[in-house]
Amino acid sequence: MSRKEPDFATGFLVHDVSRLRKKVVDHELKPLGITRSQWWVLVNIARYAEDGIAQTELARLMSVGKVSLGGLIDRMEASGWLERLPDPEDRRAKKVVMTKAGEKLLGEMQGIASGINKRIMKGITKEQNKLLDGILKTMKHNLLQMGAAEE
Amino acid sequence: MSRKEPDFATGFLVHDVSRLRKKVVDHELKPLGITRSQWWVLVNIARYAEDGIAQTELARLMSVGKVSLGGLIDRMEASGWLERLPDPEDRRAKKVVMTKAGEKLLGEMQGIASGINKRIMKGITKEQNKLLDGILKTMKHNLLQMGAAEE
DNA sequence: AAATAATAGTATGCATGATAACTAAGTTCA
DNA sequence: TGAACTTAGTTATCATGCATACTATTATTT
Repeated sequence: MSRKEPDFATGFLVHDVSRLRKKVVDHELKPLGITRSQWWVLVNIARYAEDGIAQTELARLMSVGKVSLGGLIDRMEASGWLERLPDPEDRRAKKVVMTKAGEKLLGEMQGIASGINKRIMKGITKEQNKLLDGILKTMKHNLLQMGAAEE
Repeated sequence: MSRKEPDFATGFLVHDVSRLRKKVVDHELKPLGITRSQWWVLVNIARYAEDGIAQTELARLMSVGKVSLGGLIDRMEASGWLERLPDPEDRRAKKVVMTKAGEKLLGEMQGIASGINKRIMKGITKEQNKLLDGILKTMKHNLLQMGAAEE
C-alpha cells in the first residue's frame, strides 16, 4: 500500500487533463478562429435548439453560468457564428441562433475534432472509454448534487 | 449502436467535471482563504521542495506555464502562505519556500480535502477509481506528447 | 390595479491559465 | 574575451468561468 498518491489525486488528474486538452484543442482549432468552449456552444445549440434558444435555458442545459455563456456569445456573435434575435414572446429574452457560417464551421470541425480525440485517447480501449464516461458522469452528478448547480 | 454521444463527448465530460469540481472545492475552501489551484501549489512544494524551489522548475513539475505559476505565487505571497527568497547561486532565480502559516494551512486542509473528495467520489469503488486514474494518466501522457508541454 | 416575486440579460471585478514580448543574468563557443 | 544563445522571471493582453449587483421585464399575490 503506497502512501505516495493522496486520495484526492484523481481530482487534480482531472484538472490536468482538462487544462492540457483545452490547450491542445485550442491550438489545433486556432486556424479556424474558434476555441474549444465556443465549439461546445455550437454543438449544444445544434443538439437542443434547431430554431433558437434563450441564453438562460442554454446555460442551464450546459451547466454553465449565464454570465459565462453571455461572454461566450458576445465573442461568437462578433465572429459571426451566432446571432441574438429578439424573442417576440418575451421582451426580456433573446433567441440565440446559429448563422450559416456557424453551421458550416460546425460541419468542418467534426473531422478535425475526431482526429484530435483519437490521438488523445490513444491506447485506451472502447470498453475503457465507456467505463471512463460512466465514472465521470457519476462524478458530475455528485458535483451537481453538492451545489455546483446553484446560480 | 446509439449515435447520440459523439466520440469527443469524453473530453467535454472531463471539462465539466473539472470545472464543477473547481467551483465546489473553491466554495468549500473559501473560509480558509485559499483556492484549489493555490492548494495544489502547496502540495507540490511540500512534495518536491523541502527547502525551496525555483519557479520555473516548479512550473515544469506541475506541467503549468511559468506565467500562470508566477501569478499564483503573487497571490499566495500576498496571503502569506509562501515567500520568494533570492537564490544566492543564481541572481536571476528566486527560491519559493512555504511559510510556517503555509505549512499549518496545508496540514489543516488534509482532512477537509479528504471529506470533499469522498463526496465527489460517492458510488465509485476503489477498483473503479484506480482504473479511472490509470486512464486519465494515459490521456495526460498523450496530451503532453501532443505538444501540451511546450512553453 | 398595485405591490411583490421571479426571471432574462448585462456590467463589473476577480482568479486562473494561455501567449508574446521583454529584461536581466548565466552559459557556450568561436 | 566577446558575441551569440539560453534561461529565470516579469509585464501585458486575452479567453474562460465565477460571484455579486443591477435593469428591465413578466408573473403572482393581495
